[in-house]
Amino acid sequence: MKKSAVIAGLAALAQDTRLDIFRLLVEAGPEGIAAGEIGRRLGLPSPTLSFHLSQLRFAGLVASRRQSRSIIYRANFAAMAELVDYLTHNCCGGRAGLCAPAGCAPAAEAPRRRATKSR
Amino acid sequence: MKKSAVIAGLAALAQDTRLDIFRLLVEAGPEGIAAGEIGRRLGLPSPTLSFHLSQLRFAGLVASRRQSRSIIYRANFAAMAELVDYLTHNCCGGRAGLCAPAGCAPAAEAPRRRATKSR
DNA sequence: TTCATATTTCGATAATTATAAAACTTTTGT
DNA sequence: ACAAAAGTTTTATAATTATCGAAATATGAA
Repeated sequence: MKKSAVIAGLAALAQDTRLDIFRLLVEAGPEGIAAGEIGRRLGLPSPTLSFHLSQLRFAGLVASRRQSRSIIYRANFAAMAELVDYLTHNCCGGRAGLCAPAGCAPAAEAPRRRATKSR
Repeated sequence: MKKSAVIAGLAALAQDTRLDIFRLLVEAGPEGIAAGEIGRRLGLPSPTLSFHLSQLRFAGLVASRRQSRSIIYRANFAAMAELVDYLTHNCCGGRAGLCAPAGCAPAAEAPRRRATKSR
């Protein structure tokens, strides 16, 4: 994965509204949801929504298709996987154990606790 | 992990120079490196470097300690792990397999709690 | 104390990003 | 053809972010 793509992906998700949009799309699954429905659920004016959707699409994190009058957006799970993969491999010092998601056995264990118990 | 912390972390890494800095620190390991050495290796003017380091620290992705005249920065691997964990669980639709890094067996699905179903 | 080194803070400027009203495009129903 | 519905584009504005020279701060050495 190219570094510029990583940065585009991170930047796309590093924003309140867009993270909400993306999580909604993730929850919606591969089917996706219409732009209007997203706007309705998150209470966004259409130009604002459109702006954020185009940012997410530019980053390659979502795809869209027209269906009648609506435009259906869906999360690009593969792209998201690549992003997580990049972070895991490039930002965790090869210490897979430290950054591996729970439920994933990277030989050496990292007992997942709710972090920051320390005062 | 709080959503605001996630956004801060993503935003911190979503920038060329900062991603370079962070990767350098990851490579350097828990020992860390002095600010000056980072600037030297990446060819950055000190105020620019200082600005980015403070962004990374604000996001909780790096920590620093003074050692004589130098200030040593190190990556916060635990914070990075939390970030990756959040992305894996909240942005991959629970499809651990889809986002799990290669070489990592998704076999045992972790009992996901705190999934925040709504919104 | 004075000097040199390592870094941060201040300040000014340029660049980018987020927001949303108004206008436009596409599609469908009548 | 006309109107309504669903989205996008245009445009303007406000807010945030990135960059660095100059000045300030802390530490160790002479």
